[in-house]
Amino acid sequence: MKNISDIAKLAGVSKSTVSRYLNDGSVSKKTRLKLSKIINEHDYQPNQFAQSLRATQTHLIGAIIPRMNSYAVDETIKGIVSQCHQHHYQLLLNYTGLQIEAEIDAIETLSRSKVDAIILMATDITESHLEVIDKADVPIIIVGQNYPGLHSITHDDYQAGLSVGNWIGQRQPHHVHFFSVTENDIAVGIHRKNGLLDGLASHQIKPSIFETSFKYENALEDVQQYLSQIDKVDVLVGATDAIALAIHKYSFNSERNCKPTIIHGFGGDPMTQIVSPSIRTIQFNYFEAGKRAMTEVRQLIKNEKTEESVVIPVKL
Amino acid sequence: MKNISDIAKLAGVSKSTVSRYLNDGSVSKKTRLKLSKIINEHDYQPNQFAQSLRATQTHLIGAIIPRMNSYAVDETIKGIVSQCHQHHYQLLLNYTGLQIEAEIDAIETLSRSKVDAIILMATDITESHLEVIDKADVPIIIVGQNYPGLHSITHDDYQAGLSVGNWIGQRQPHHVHFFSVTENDIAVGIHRKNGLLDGLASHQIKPSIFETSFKYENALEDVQQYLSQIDKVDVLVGATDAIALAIHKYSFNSERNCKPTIIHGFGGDPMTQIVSPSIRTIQFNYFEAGKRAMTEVRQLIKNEKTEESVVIPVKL
DNA sequence: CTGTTAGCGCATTCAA
DNA sequence: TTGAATGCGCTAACAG
Repeated sequence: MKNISDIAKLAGVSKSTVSRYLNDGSVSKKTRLKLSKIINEHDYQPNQFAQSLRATQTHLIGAIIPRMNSYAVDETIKGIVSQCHQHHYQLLLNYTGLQIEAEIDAIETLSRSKVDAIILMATDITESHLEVIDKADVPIIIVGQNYPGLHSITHDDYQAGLSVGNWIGQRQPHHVHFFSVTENDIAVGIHRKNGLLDGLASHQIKPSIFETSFKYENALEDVQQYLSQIDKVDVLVGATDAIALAIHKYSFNSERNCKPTIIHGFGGDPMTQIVSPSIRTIQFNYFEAGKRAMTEVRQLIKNEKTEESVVIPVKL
Repeated sequence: MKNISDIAKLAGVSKSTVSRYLNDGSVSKKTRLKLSKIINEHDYQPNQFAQSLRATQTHLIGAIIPRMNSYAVDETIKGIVSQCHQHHYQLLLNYTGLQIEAEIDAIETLSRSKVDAIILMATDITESHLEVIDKADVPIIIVGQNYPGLHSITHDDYQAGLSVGNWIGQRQPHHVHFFSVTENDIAVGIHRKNGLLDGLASHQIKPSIFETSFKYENALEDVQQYLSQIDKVDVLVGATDAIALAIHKYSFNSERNCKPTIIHGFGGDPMTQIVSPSIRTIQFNYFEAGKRAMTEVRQLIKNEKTEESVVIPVKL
């Protein structure tokens, strides 16, 4: 692989001229043309490591994702990527497979890799998270959860819940059951639930609530166990689309004859439209959240102050 | 951030001793203890860029993925990640959103980033691919497709097709329809199809074949148009699980009364089990393919010769 | 507009 | 076992 000196020699100029040509551009037309030609001929590419070694910026953004085959993650990353392209950042993806420890590791590794910033799509912020985040002297932004003292992008879960609650309430159902998740997850387990309850309450409806898991398989078991004891259902709501899909699976099982008129989820996962009958869901602006994460990140890199917590409105 | 000289000074030794401590280890016990302590105290981490600048290896593997919310991609990446961890490689993921041009770009960017190797999960190898691959002096391995002259990991699509064909044949169905894809995709469009046809043929069954798209939305339209003209269906086969899901969606639409007894897909996507009635599918060893890709890659990096084309057997 | 020089942080000679 | 010196490829002062 050729380096800058080779090009300089070939062009009969000094390294600095080549460097200047590559960066500022304060170079005479003649040499510019000459260099342009030579660089193309040899398709020379400056060595990123040498560049990064000198510069403080690496133009690398690290993103930590808990899983991959998820509509939410996919859309968010798309949003991030779109901005990366535009601003010439490279995205360094780090996949954790939903394991907390891997998340911590990833933060360390990425900050060692001198990424300019880290975008963390976390499910849950633990003590260990805070420790590493504190140590790593890299701007970090959390997407999907917020935490006092950390920069974050979240969706308006309360609003989403409220909207769904109202929509359901208007239909005057008698038997509403809500499958929620742990309150450890502030966004989903608390805000979303509260929104839903308030929405329903404004129509004098009080659903029964049952707590289950984020994981489809576990949710399926729970739903099965719970619903087998219930004989009247009008509306079944899952706190996430995955849970709604589990509800659907059990409800439209051939053995089961008490079927709900409506199943509702949260998230806008296309899968809700693939099953029959389809599941009603509410769209979050994942793509927008990804884009916004990048603009925040760029602010942070430039050391400009930004709002600590950004809330993305839901699609209504 | 501290650097190697800082540590050296603090320990009262020279930089080279610190470096040696970090690498070989030919250091006296005394200084080793001293260094160990100091390095921990200041949680010093050697600068990766400086290391990479000197070394030829960067311990970076680039992976190019066409999309994210896909079971196949997810599982394959899991396999890759598992090996990366074990051998201390960092994975640099590059997401292309199914766009050929982005794929080409990614290859260039990654080779500029001096990754030690590239794993490409391609859908289709075009002329442009070959050009960049040729130029980039980085070992590249293709997962999911093979191409003469390129290293690749593929699944045994013919075997999968054959197995499915036999399974279906044993049930002696009368009306079998197969929704295939373009023959540009050698693996799916040709091998998988041929396997299926041969398997069915051994039971004297000749299905009608219709070519559709990989994309769910397009497949749904095609399926709709095609099936609306057909009044007898026993078994409907999609060349991929996504296509099978489209078939399912249309077939179990309430308006439709001619329903198939079996829908069959390829890939083992969990979604096939979530819909009701569930879709039969066949598992590919995606995880294994990912792992294998890494072992091949490591061979290539070491410049050891490997088989050009590795075929992963399907799960039967 | 251009060249010389120095240094980013590290690993590796070569002597001691 | 240790230290001094050198260079990986690049950019930024500085001087011309």
